[in-house]
Amino acid sequence: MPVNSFDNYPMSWKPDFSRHTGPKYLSLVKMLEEDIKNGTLKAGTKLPPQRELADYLDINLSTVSRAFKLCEQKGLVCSSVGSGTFVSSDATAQTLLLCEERDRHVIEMGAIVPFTSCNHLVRQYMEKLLKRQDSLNLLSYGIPEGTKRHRSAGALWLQKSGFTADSAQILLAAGGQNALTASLGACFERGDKVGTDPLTYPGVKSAAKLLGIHLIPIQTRNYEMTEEGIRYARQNEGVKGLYIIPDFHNPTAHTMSLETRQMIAKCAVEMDLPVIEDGINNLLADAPLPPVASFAPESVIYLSSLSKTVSAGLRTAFLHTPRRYRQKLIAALYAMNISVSPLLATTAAGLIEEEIAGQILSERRQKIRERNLIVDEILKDTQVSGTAASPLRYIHLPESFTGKEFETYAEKAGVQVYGAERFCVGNKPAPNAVRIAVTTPQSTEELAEGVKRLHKLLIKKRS
Amino acid sequence: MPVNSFDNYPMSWKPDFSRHTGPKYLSLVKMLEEDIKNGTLKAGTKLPPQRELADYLDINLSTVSRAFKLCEQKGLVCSSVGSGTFVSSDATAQTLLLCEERDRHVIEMGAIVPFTSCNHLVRQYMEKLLKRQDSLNLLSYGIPEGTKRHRSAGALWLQKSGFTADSAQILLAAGGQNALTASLGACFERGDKVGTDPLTYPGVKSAAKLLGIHLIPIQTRNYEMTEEGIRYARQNEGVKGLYIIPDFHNPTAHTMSLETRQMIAKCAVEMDLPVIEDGINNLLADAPLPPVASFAPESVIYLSSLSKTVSAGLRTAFLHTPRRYRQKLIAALYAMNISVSPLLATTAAGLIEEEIAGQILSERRQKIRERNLIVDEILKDTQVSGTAASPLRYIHLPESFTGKEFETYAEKAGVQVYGAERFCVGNKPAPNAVRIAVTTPQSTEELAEGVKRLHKLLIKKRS
DNA sequence: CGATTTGTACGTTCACATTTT
DNA sequence: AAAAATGTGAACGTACAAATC
Repeated sequence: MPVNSFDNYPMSWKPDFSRHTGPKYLSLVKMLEEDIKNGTLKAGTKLPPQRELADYLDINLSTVSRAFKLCEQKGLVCSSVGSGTFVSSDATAQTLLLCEERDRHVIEMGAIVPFTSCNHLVRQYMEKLLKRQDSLNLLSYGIPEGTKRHRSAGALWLQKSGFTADSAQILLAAGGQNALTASLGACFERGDKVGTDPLTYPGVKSAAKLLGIHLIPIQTRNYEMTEEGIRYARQNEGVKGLYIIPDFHNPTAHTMSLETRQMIAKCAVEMDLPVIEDGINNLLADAPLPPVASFAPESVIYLSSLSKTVSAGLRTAFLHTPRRYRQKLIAALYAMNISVSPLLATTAAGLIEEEIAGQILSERRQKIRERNLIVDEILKDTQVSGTAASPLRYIHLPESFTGKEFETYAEKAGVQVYGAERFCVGNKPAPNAVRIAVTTPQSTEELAEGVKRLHKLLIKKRS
Repeated sequence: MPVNSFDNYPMSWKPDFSRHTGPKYLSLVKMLEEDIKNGTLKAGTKLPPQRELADYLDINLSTVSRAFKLCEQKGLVCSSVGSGTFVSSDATAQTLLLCEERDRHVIEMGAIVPFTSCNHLVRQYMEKLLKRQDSLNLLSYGIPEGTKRHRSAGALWLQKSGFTADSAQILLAAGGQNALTASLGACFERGDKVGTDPLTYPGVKSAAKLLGIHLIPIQTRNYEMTEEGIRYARQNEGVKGLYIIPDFHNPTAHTMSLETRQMIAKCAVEMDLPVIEDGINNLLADAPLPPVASFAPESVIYLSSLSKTVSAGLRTAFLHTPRRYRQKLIAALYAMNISVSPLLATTAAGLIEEEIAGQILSERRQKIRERNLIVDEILKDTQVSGTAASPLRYIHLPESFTGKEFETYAEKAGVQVYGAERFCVGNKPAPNAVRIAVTTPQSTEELAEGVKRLHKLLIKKRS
């Protein structure tokens, strides 16, 4: 028994340890888990220091430590030396994003759904392809290595970004998410830490969760990772690699400067940090900046999905991989897929070779630009990040609004947006902001209507 | 320093501990890893008992224990109480299977490649589909939940197996492997143990490796898991679930009896063991036995890929999921894919609705049957498992031949087959056997030629 | 800057369960 | 059936490192 009575001690969590059987540390984990899930412990709550808890429960410090460690692995808490252990903000939040049923009355500006407008060109090409004699092979198995033709098309595609790639280093995946998950699986082990922006694409959160990889926010300045931040994370937090979205970053819509791209490439090489670069939006820029991968092709896995740029239905992504990760990447892609669809991959390749993909791309760019004009006009008195070429925009909210709150108000007004909380990594509170998808509404009218409703909410609150 | 000199002590492994810095247990892991990879320690070698090693290195028992534990997690070694710790057979073996480049001079009977013969029907249907006005949507995003139509088609498809399924419990995946990996990810956590047959589909090994799940062989009798085996594994080895292939099991070609199906269903329910049932070959049987899932639909995830039965290029699999795993499964599928191709899924649905899939299926069954007649004729004096409906056969080798050896000899004779070692789970030595794929050779002539060459090898050895 | 708070890491002890002999 | 061999797991104590005050 503890010498002192702790009944009056100010402790944020007082688990009842008496009735539990079995290993102490597991009981502790279980209680913590329950109390977080049933709401007794809210996100952000500071737990008692390990020593105090150990003292209170009359067990050894290391036993508490072990329990907390396990909880951290489960993503329930997050601790840092000096300041203590806190209940994770992610703990209760769902990682899913896109899978909500569409409500007809709501203008969808949350999920990013690419245009379908140019799909007739894709269809047309596919029909042509199917008519060919040898098309029956397109309905057989395919492999992540792709055929020579697929790989060359991939290289041609990356060339558009100013990245002269070796086609022998290209692989195919069944879409960007597939490529991302495989890349994480290939570069990292369970329990490894990977640095990301403090806000990032939720898909990487899902993938990391599935694979048991922890995401750590890297310090940023003006929405770009800093060299000190990367060095610090590497040395002090044991971060093993990075995930970055240099172009029209999700959700902040920021495009990374050339200097930072080179800095990250340099860091990757020097510190031997594998970097996964999500080039999903690269080609949406009018003059795409060169990928980080182009400065460090043997340290960076470059992902280029065609969903946003050509057609979501093609389910094809190209990966450019450092040679040392090639085998592992192939293994990971196999483990998730065995086969990519040769029909879709070949269609993608054909569209690229015949420059139809380029046409579609420019039409899409044009459309995005038109839509952003509308957004900028309506929100001209509001702080909105992202240029006219961006497929998504990031609205900074007044102090008094959290992203989540605004999301709720917007929903009541019939507009779906996503609050910054959905993109948050680690434990820091999310900024007051929401992301809007410019490409998702069915028409420019719908877009305008949606943005107007958002504007009204913003004005109302301000006054 | 140890009191005695161990220089003459019979120890199978004498790591040089002197020059290493840092944590002792990590040094040990590193040395073990190196010695296994560079061949100093061969697969199956018994390592010294933890106590002796500890004594020899003059460190604590638990330190060795911890190091060994870590190595086990990495799949390097495998230990069992009483008998000791052994170098894993998997340790150096590659988990990959299908990704080897095809050699033109070799008759491929290793990898299982489904027929392409009926693909014209698939193509025809797809062309029809693309001509429709609303086909542009087929090139947009799709979701794992599928549309109502996709799900109903899935239910109709499962009905063919005698499994009356609720379409609300059906999900879609981008192929069988995709479905399998997602299922493992949804049901289990990193470090969990899952029971399989002692020989099993290598794809499940890749997936498990990616997710950090350990596969444990379950005791079998006549190629079927026994109830005692399952109970034992559950209670004494902490096995959390099962993976089974009841129909034309890979690689043994065995089809599970009705009694065992019911037994497994009963076990699943009673012991609360999630079961992943791979129904990939179910419909290839002339009179398919009911899936285990039909006896325990709330405990079994049933996977039905169309690759083997309709067309590999469709990249579509249906999953029937217990309600309690539905959300997790959706999350896992999202994390790997975000989207299934609506074009391919809708084609699959259409083929099922219009019974074209059924036609293709019977034609494929017929073809397999014809091919097996050839195999049986040539190998009539050999012990070969599998019936005439089986897409793969399992050849029992003479005592003196290991599967691996035979594989090498066969390759020299210009035939690729897969030795039982490739399918092995855990540490027990693989039986002397090889698997041959009946469907893979381009023609019946090529098949006959391949089997004849194998026969010659078998005869030669016997005499 | 130095002291304090706080979490982290490693090695150790001991009790135990299972398998083999 | 008993004894020995062998791996497993929990809890502990100590030293340390980072963050905060």
